[in-house]
Amino acid sequence: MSTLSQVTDSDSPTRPVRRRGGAKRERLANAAAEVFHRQGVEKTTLNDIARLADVPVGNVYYYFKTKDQLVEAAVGAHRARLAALTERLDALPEPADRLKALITGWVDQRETAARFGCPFGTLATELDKRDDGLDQAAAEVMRALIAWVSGQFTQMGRPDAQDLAVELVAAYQGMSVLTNTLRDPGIMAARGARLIAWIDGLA
Amino acid sequence: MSTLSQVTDSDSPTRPVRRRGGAKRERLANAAAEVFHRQGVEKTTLNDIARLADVPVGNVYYYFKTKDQLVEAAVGAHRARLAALTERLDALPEPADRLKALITGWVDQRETAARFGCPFGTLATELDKRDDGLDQAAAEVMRALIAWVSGQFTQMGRPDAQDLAVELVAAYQGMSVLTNTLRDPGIMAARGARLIAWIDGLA
Amino acid sequence: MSTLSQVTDSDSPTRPVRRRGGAKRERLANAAAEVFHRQGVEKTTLNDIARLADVPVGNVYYYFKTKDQLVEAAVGAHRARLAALTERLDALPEPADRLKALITGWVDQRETAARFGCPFGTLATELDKRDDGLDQAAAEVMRALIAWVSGQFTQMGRPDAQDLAVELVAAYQGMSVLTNTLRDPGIMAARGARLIAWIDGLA
Amino acid sequence: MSTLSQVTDSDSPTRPVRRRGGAKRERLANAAAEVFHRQGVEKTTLNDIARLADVPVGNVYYYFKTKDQLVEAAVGAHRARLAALTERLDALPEPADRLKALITGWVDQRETAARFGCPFGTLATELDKRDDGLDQAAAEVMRALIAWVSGQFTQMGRPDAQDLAVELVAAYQGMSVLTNTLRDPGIMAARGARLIAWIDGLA
DNA sequence: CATGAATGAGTCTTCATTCAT
DNA sequence: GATGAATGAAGACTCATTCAT
Repeated sequence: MSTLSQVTDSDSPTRPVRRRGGAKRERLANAAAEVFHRQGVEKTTLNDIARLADVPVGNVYYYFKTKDQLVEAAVGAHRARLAALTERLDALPEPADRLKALITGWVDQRETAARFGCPFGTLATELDKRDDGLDQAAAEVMRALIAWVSGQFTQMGRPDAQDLAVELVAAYQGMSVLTNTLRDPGIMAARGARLIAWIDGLA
Repeated sequence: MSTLSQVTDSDSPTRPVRRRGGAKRERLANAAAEVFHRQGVEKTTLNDIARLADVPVGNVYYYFKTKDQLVEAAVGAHRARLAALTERLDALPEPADRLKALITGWVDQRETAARFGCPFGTLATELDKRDDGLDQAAAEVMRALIAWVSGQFTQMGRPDAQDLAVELVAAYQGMSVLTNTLRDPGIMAARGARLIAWIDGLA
Repeated sequence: MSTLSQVTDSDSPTRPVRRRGGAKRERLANAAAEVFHRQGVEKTTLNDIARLADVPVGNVYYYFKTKDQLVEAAVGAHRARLAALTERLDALPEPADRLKALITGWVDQRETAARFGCPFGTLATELDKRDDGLDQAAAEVMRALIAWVSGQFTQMGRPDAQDLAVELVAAYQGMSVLTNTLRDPGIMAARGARLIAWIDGLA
Repeated sequence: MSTLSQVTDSDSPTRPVRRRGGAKRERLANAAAEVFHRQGVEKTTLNDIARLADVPVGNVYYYFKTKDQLVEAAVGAHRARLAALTERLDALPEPADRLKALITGWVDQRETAARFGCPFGTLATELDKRDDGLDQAAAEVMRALIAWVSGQFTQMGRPDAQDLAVELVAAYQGMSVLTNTLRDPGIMAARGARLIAWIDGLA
């Protein structure tokens, strides 16, 4: 997920006043999500994030009291991206097409996945080693994805929608792990094709 | 993988002199693998490992010059466990049974997977964020697993053995991620059952 | 060299805002140079330097990322002192007098030399055991000194100015080593007198 | 000094019993002197010395209770080399020739001096930063050299023999420092030639 | 005497976090 | 609100020294 992240940097220059704070906060959250994806949470320093967001380090603390809050914000960024993505997909008339577009989006990101894995899955995996609430936040996002997928299957008339949704998402996470570990985007391409065929078979 | 790790600590008490060095080294490698699984590599202190292995910190460096070497050793421990596991499974007469036993082993570890994910998959995921050779070491182990699975499918007469193997392993990694993130061992149980049925369908 | 180091700590109290950063950085560099002189680079702890500069250890790294950078800065401090010294000497009308003043300055520091050797020579000697670039930095300063001395001889009309310069500097380094090893400032006094007579003979 | 170190490894195989300890002890002392020359005392590990002397680390402590004792032994090795050297030079009939041979020996080692400085001078310089007795031991060796040189000048009928001796040794130390710092063996060649001419002028 | 292994104190270095302007 | 600088608590790593065989 978090693919199709053509999240246009929506700072429309026309928007007049609105405290810049919001923009900076968001910039930091997005920077965090990105660096976490590339380096992992633990390896990432506040400086890394600040630099990417082009915000002086000392200033970060005006927006986030702790590093954990930045992690939370990064998870939030993923949630937002997922919401934006599903909203876009919902525009398609057929639920099967929506799922296939979802998968296609993932496959399109296979080069990134080969290098750094699924942007959200690897984050969730890292957070799962902890027992603060952060893992719960990640779980929520994962559940949201499954729920949306499940909704599509329901619309397709499948009574076992929830099961199928878990299967689909698990398949994506699994191919991401292998693609990443073996550094082979071909795996994601091949597995993605199978998944699409599988959807077609169900429709 | 790395499940079914009933690797009996084979220090037969009869073995008389034999320098203890090897044993300690192995103890450290296993301790490292275990703590890495629970806490992740980055969060893990040399002290954590030393404590679990019951070795004074300073002494760790007699066996491993750097933390990275401990990571390498942990990967090696996973490789060794996998080898031990497949060797045991090879004792079964039918390749399909071997695969089903493999899956069953995974499912048996579902509680652990729910808490900490796949012991090897999460390690590989974390190492993939780096670009030293460590990620390659992890890739090797993953390939070894796929190769063994593929071998079983070949013996079952499947010409698409390699594809099926990737599918099986990806499925395992995927269900591990979801089981872990959602903290729900039920997912692994359900998905495992499906996988077994799938094997049966192929045979 | 590095004698006549009456480098007045030029923090004119009138200077109003100006970021203190530069001052602290310089304080650290000077502290490093001094402690290196007394204890040698290897025996010197970052704590030693920090304590002398009255800076908390952790803060040292805000200015210098590694201990090596502090060594570099110390060499830089020597370069600066040398520059300040020669600039002062250049005020004298006669080149021969400049050289004699240089020597006199060295002799004035003979007690220190007896205890710790030449502040810069011993540093260069220690750095020469390494093969990172630090030894080159030291070489530069040594060359600068020789060049300045050579310039004086040239002004005195000596065609063999460079040779004489090497002779003079080597003589200083040699007497420093003996003065230091034998813990006898008298050596430097006696040898210095000879050098001055030698200069007079050349003029 | 310490040049002309053709100290034949005098383990005449005919020497019958004599505990081997002596040989090992000497090997360690020589190894220490050599590594100290290359790396400096502080940078040198007991392991470095043990490895070069081909003695297991643990065994070093049978011969030397502390690292400092090894330093002492290294100084002793220098003293012994100096004694061997002067004994050999004493075979020459003319004192002036002895001094010239001494200088020639130094010049012959100029490549080493360019890389690591005078084997003994740099050691003395490093030890001078300490205030345990080690610096005194080094001073003794330096004094022995000066005394021998002074003796030659006395035999040449010079009443200022001691002064000349200090001048000669200081000149050697000085050219060593410059040769080393500037990494230029040519300096030692040129300065050595001058020294020899100086001796000739005195004779 | 020999030797691999053990020990623990100490050093450099990193960083999240806070503070003073 | 913004920002460079400050701080201190770790953590990785080294090594002289000691011990058990």
